[in-house]
Amino acid sequence: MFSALVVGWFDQHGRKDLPWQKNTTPYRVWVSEIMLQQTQVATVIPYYQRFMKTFPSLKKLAHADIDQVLHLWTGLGYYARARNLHKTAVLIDTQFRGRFPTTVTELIDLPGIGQSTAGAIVSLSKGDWAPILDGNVKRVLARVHCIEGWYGHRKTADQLWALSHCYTPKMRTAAFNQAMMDLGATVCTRGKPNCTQCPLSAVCLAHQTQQETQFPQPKPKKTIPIKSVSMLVLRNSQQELLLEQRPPMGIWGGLWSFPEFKDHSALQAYCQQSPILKQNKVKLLAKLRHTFSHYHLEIEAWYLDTVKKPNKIMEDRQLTWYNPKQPSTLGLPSPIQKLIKKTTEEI
DNA sequence: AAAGCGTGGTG
DNA sequence: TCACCAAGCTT
Repeated sequence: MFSALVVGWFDQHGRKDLPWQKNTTPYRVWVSEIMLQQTQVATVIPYYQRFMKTFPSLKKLAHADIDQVLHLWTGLGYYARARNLHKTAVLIDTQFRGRFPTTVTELIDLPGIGQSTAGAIVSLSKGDWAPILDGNVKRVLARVHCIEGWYGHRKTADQLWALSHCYTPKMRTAAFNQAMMDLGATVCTRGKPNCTQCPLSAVCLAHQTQQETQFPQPKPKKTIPIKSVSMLVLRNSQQELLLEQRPPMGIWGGLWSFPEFKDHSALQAYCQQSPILKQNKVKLLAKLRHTFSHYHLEIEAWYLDTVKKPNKIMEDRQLTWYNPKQPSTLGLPSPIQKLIKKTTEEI
């Protein structure tokens, strides 16, 4: 009954023309599911198109340079997704002889693939039975059954998984899963759910009691801290900018950024002790605030012209000259990309 | 369990 | 301007 309502709605109103809904190979579905983690469809589409054009097959991705993968991920965020995608491609290419695993059990052992992503890959690409539980499905199910609590809590998540497990039909699993996500994204939205268009309104407990927006219960809110950093924008006579590769772990892992100091005086001290930098004074290029999910970052960017490349700034960090006119294929954090643009326009 | 991990859109 | 949050996974 439940699934018939959902699948019936899908046949009439579901989305069937998204880029990853054509030629639904496990590889293509996998890439789309990773990009779609915590990221909306409209944001993903251009990234997905570029990615598939560059890496049309798992083999191509496995043989690619990680810098090129991160380059195509620039601006999309959660860069561990890109690193895991590449790592997994290499793993499948070498350990699985290029055969993409097609069971949930095998898939969840791979880096970056959890229960829901594994279920999506299996159902959407093979049509096999597997439940999913992404943000959309959580919202729909939490409303239909008035599930209390935030789904970051184990108990709440377990209840929702149990519901997804029960409702997911053996037949037309792919249509059902896709429909549940579409429903959450287009009808059962967070702020103003469009219950008149919903195939589940007759069986939805939240709707019957007019408590649609009471569910799901929001994440307990916390005030996030403010951190600050000073960045050194060094430019050589060919208008190239000095970038430093960030360590693999932590924020912006593996991406290229300007050399960082804890504040302006630490940056100043570095320049003073450097024979090739000490004659000139740094000038303020920009102050900007960048917000992550877990903290605000106040960035001061100071620029300086130099004739020579400093041999090192931080221990074990690669340095490279970046030419904005002929950009290299490497990953850049979003605010760094903005700062680079600013240098080409203003200095 | 709770925190780390991005970014752009929205009201 | 700012809080909130969207197709989660890892530690």
